[in-house]
Amino acid sequence: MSVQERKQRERAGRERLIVATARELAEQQGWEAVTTRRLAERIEYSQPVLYSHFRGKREIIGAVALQGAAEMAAAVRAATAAATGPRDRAGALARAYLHYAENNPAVYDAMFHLDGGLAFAEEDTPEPLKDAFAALLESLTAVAGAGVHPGLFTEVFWAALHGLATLTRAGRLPPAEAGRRVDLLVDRLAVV
Amino acid sequence: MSVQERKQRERAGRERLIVATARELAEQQGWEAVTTRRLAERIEYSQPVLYSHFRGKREIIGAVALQGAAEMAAAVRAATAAATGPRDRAGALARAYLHYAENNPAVYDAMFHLDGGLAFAEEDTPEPLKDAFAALLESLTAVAGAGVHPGLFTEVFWAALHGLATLTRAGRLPPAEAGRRVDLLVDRLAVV
DNA sequence: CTCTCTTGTCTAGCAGTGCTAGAATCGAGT
DNA sequence: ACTCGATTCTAGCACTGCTAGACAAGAGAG
Repeated sequence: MSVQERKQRERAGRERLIVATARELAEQQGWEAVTTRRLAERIEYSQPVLYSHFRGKREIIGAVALQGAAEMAAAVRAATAAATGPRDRAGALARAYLHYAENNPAVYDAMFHLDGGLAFAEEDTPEPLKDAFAALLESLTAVAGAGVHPGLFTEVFWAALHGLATLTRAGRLPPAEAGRRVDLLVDRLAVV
Repeated sequence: MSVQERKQRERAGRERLIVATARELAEQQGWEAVTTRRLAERIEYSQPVLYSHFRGKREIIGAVALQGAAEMAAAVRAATAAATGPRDRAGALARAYLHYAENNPAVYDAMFHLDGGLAFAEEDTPEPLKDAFAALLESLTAVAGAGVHPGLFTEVFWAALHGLATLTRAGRLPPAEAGRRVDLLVDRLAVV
């Protein structure tokens, strides 16, 4: 019995290693450098073992995305907890979101730009994704404004943050004024 | 002399054909289906011909992106011209933008998600891109609000639209409420 | 009208990708 | 110590973007 348990533990450990290595490699050299061969070499196994853990590269990206969603939710919650007043909380949330996106570009890409084969806004949406949205919702409901559905407001707020994160990182927006953009956004969107 | 001119004309025509075919193929089956072989087959030439017009696949994507930027600028200008009052213009702009993104997903991807090798927000930004931003700026300056730099406001507004377009298309936001999201966004961002 | 020589195009191939069938090896249980 | 099932690897497929070098077409000279 304990032999099987040990094997299972080792398997789980190796799975974590794969995800962590993929993430690390992507963060260092970009996702285009994350090939099955390179990944296999880094974890010191042959390529086929990757496929005994994941259906394919998509699923590995998806695993990184889920990890990122959980981290981001935690980061957002930590930032908002330290803020006082609903408006401050919205500002802290926005900054935390953009901060995470900026400091983990590969993970952010896994979540939103690449195809990780994850379902969204549907029944079978993975828990970490739902929870990340919930983390936004918690702090934004208070500033949605009267008569505005909090979920809808959160979606709009999130989309705006996502747009800023994406365009800034892609070099579409000059990074210099990033702070003032967030301020303006929060100032306009968040109602008393 | 006229022989060279004819050849140049034919070359230019074929270049347009390549871009149009790439766009068509991407719109029909997604960009992952746009391979150099398939593209070459569709234009009834061999692959190397593509490389006598473009440096590589990136540049072809870039050409589609530029085309899209010009079209989008035109669409936005047409929509805002028909609107009365600054606020209405902002709303019309937002709807036109999202409408274009929704109806030309592959072109939108070429502009923002894929690497077309285009420079942004820099000295050597291609003219169509600058002009597309200018088209937004023209109609949004009036609703930026007192003391707010119009360029900065346009960037924020644009980012929000981009976020909505991207997340909606990626299935991250339920498409049903799309209209209400735009209304909310414009309502909050655009100041009298 | 023929020949040459540039220009343009194609065939064939490289190195890389994600993924997999079947051989080889390891190690747990008898 | 040995067997036999589970695990891992080697080798290979079909595809990708891209390119060197063979080939053909057609303009200009005689």
